[in-house]
Amino acid sequence: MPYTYTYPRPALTVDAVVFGFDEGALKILLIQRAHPPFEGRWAFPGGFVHVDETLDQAVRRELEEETGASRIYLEQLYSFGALDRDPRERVVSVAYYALVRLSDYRIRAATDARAARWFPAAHTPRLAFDHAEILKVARGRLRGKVRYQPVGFELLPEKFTLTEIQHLYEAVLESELDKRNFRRKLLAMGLLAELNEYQTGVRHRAARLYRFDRRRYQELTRRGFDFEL
Amino acid sequence: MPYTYTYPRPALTVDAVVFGFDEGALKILLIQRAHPPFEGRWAFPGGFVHVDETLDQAVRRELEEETGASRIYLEQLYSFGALDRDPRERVVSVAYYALVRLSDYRIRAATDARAARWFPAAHTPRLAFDHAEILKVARGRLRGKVRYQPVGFELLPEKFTLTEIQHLYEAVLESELDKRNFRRKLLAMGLLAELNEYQTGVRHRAARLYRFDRRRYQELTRRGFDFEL
DNA sequence: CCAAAAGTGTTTCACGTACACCCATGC
DNA sequence: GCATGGGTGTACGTGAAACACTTTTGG
Repeated sequence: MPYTYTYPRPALTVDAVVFGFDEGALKILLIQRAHPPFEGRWAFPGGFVHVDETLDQAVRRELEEETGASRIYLEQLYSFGALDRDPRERVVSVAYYALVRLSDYRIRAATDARAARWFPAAHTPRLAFDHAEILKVARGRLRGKVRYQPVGFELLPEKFTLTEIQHLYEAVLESELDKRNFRRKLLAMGLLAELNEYQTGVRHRAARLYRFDRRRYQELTRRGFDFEL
Repeated sequence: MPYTYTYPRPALTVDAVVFGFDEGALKILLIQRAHPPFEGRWAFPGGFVHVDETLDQAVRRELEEETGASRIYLEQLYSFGALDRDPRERVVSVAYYALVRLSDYRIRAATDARAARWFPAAHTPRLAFDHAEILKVARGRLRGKVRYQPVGFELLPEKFTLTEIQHLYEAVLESELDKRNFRRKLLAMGLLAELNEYQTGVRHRAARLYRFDRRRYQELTRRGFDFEL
């Protein structure tokens, strides 16, 4: 059933830069394209926005379809509208970035058998479309965000060690941090609940586990508290 | 000549929140709608994105058409995609915000005789569509931006006094600032060129005029300098 | 006992913040 | 001469940054 308009319309898509954190490095989820254009190249999960769904709904649908992931942190990034970003026709894409707990579940490949894989954010294969630019914007945004909003925890397992979160910050900020200063400042905010549990399976002294205290954060935020690291 | 697609497509528009600064207050430019829906209500300048123009080009074209303003500071804000934001059909809008030197030129009404007027950003009439929400996002973004990027100068005349820029910051941040501390910090950055010119036409001691030194800013930025107020 | 990472305090310095009075000018 | 805003300096306290050694555990 065709749809007709008085003036030509750009196609509208959404794309998602999905970040994960694993083995001390920031990762992103890519899907290998099975068809032209850019056949064989890697690209972000994404697709067309249906007329009866919001932009957010469109991204969540695509992520669910292509990765099986739901209930993830999602934020709109930027809309890309260069004329030649898709060689087939005019396509405007609203890009999002997502943060997932890589530890919680392994991303499964989509049903249509396209390969889905995690790559280090710093070393990806050549990307399709303008996705290299989108990635750059996404990394910059995450770098900014992580400093004044407690979004880093979205990338960590429920229980984590202070060293793990420090490594996460170092990966996102692309700089080394001082262990003592980092811990002092983080703990001083009072957002971490100290657990009576410790790492297991390590061949050195086991580190204490912590949990991010969401309620406490909301409480403090209501009182005008500003997260800042 | 009609255009036909296999699947229905949302319409794509751009809208611009145009900020100005005058009489010590932050202003925004609104246009009174001449036709339904929301006939008579005020709204941001904006319109459909043509298939052969980028998003930025679309905003600039609309601003030029509706206000006569070109060469203004422009930045993409957010894309709004709620299902019912336009009662006629599904419309996704990419919102921008713009900063103009209200002092440089008076905005003229559009050729089609719709009224264009400046309103205090804090006290607007009821807005059409979801423009009240867009305005809220725009003000928040400007508030954040102004603290770590020297965009405030886009709103001021070429030559300005320290008190003027302080009032601008107070209007944007919605808080009072200490005169001595503000001046010290601003001058310490070395981004202002002190002119040997003074205010005229005031009935008190005339204040010295300054100019924002763009070259200096670019030079410092290249060396890793971070603007912060 | 060795390797590996956990955990812990103090000093220094820069910067943010609070605060009040005299000066220059136009009318 | 008076009203109006312009212009200026200091003291204090907080927080960022730099920095090294002991402890615990598993193998």
